[in-house]
Amino acid sequence: MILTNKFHVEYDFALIDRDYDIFLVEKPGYLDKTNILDLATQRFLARAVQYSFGRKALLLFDKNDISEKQFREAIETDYPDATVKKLDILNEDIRKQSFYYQNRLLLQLLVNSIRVPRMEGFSYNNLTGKFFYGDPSWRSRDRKTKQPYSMYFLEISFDPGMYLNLDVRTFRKNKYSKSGRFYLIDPNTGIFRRKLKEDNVRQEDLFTEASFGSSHNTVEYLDFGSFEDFSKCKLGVMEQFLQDVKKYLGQYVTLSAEEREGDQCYKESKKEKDNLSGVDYAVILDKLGVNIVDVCRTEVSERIVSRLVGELQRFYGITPQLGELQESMYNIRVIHKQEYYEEQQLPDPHSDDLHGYIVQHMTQEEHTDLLGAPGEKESPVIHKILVELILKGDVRAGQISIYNWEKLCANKDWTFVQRQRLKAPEGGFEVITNSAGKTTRNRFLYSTVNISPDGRMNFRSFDDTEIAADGFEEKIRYTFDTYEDKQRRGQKDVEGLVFSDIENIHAIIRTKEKTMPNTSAIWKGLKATNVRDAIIRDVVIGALGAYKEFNPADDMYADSLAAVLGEQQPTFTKGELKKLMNMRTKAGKRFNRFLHNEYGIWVSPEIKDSDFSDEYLLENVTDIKYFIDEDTDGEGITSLNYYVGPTKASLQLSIHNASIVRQVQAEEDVEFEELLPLMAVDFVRIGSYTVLPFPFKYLREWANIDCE
DNA sequence: TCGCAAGGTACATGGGGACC
DNA sequence: GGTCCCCATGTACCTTGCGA
Repeated sequence: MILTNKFHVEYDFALIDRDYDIFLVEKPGYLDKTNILDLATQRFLARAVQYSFGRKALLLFDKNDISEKQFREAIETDYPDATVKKLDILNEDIRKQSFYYQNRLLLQLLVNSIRVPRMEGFSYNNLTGKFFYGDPSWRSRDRKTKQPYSMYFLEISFDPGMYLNLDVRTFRKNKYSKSGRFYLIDPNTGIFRRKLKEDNVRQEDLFTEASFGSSHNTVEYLDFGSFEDFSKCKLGVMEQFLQDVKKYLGQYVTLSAEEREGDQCYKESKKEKDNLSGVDYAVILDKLGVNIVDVCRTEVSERIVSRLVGELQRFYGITPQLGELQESMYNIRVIHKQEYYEEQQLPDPHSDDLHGYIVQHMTQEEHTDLLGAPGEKESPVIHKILVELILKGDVRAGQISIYNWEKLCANKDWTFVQRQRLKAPEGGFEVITNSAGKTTRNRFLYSTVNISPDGRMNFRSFDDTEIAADGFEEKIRYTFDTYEDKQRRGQKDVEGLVFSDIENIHAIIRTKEKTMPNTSAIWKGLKATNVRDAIIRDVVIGALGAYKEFNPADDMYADSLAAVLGEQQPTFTKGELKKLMNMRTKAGKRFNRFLHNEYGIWVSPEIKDSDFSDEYLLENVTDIKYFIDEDTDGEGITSLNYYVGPTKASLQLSIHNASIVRQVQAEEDVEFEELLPLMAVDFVRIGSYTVLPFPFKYLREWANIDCE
């Protein structure tokens, strides 16, 4: 079962109507420009405001807390052109009109009303119709005045299609701008809110939505190192949020995450893997030989070169040659970064015509980590450079060598297509009607590669600034345009086309869907095993005695642990106990489970342990998995959906980014399963799988080298 | 070194107010 | 009432962080 951020909602409209009044505010012009929305919450004690943009907003009041008449009068005095209408939410037509698909805006309105007592350290904020969560540690304060000068929040929103998203929003003190939207920390309540007209605050004390310089604030997607870490990552905040929805809105709405059934894991045996991608890079590189060109000839570049030589010899058994560019070799060229040549006003080697050469550049400025001698393990950077060389050589030779394509058992040709937007001339391209019948100003450069069963690659490129040269071009352009057009409503992008039969072209589509583990199980597990919780020594020692009887095979473990514990203080923390128990050993795990089951003392949640994979569903964010959706977007189309996450083996205690679900649609039957092995390769992204079949990597290289 | 997701922002778009 | 210009907006594009 794969959980995703697509949610299903059930409403009890009668109960909502019993307890709340919902108003629709309309005003010509942008509501956001006025203070109407903020007045509602500040002066009239509205429970919540829901606003995205434009001229309409929704307001939530406690039932009969304020009569429709009273509220309307108050608003209309300030804004004569505004209208305030009470909505009859028991009327389905009105709901459809006001709340859209699945009553999304009603849900968001209710959500926006959630407030949590501030002492719980967890703070939600309904900021001009949007819903924010802020953690105290996400504020930077001035050292002297202790006043915040920059902070960020997670905006929690249900996007069209009911995808729950948590996005970082950064605010900072406004230093320069005089126009825009301004915010302040209310001096009385401490709440971060929009500036009202009557607020008399100096310009430089206000906040705007922007960051300092070009830095980005980020929040980890998943961090299960400890309960504290988890409660600060996106999925932890989401889990807390879902619990709060249950607690505060449980009688009105029920939320449940989409459960994608029939999930299949793409797994290849080690033998298959060796067969396909276990290619020896050194053997390939040795065929032409590696040549290092030092263009900089500085002290730094010389050290980088000697590191390269040492590393190549040590880990790959290759002795590179040093000298000038060689047409028949793999060249690594050490140069300065682009800015250097601009500043010095020197000709930039980046723009040298290297047609016919296999060259990989590296800049001395960006490789200060390669100044020392080779380490214990090979440098990922150098590894990547060698892989890039092989790929570039393959493109030039028109033959795949880094992968045993023949052993893929492909008895047919496959074609891969990508397209990039062409840079428009001054004034832009003129408006035309594309082959999907839509008007557009865009023009694209298409690159295609046809791979025959023996791994020969035939590249081709064309653009759509002119009439298609043949039926092939015409069909490709038409298919790309129509797929793209079809996905626009769902805000999905077409990333590429694949086909073995031009009558059955497949599109790979990036969706808004992201996979999740079972966050509530992780929350429970981490909370119950908080490393700071205190434990009484003698209870554990007693338990060890019982454990010896329960499982005599582990008596060595039990005895030595009891001896170590005997030297501890009478009480210590779960964190300390966990270290002593040594959770890497099987005996440690067995004792952990015994303590949990028999004594109700839970020391380690064992989130990564495969025995608990059904509980935590951590595998929903790792490796390659796919499922078939027979009714895609409710349109009766069958699609194959897959995602690629970090490999389970490489998983540490956190994952920075979500895994995005990609969807494969075809004109006829979907035959994409055969291509899944093309993503289980680690040469596109060192140490992890690639998100698109790897021939797209060749296409990118081809587009960079030969298409310019 | 690059791929990938996601944070941040420039800019085309179109409504509304100012001005005639 | 027509025209021009301003400005808020969402989106498309660009940049950063991170990992190996």
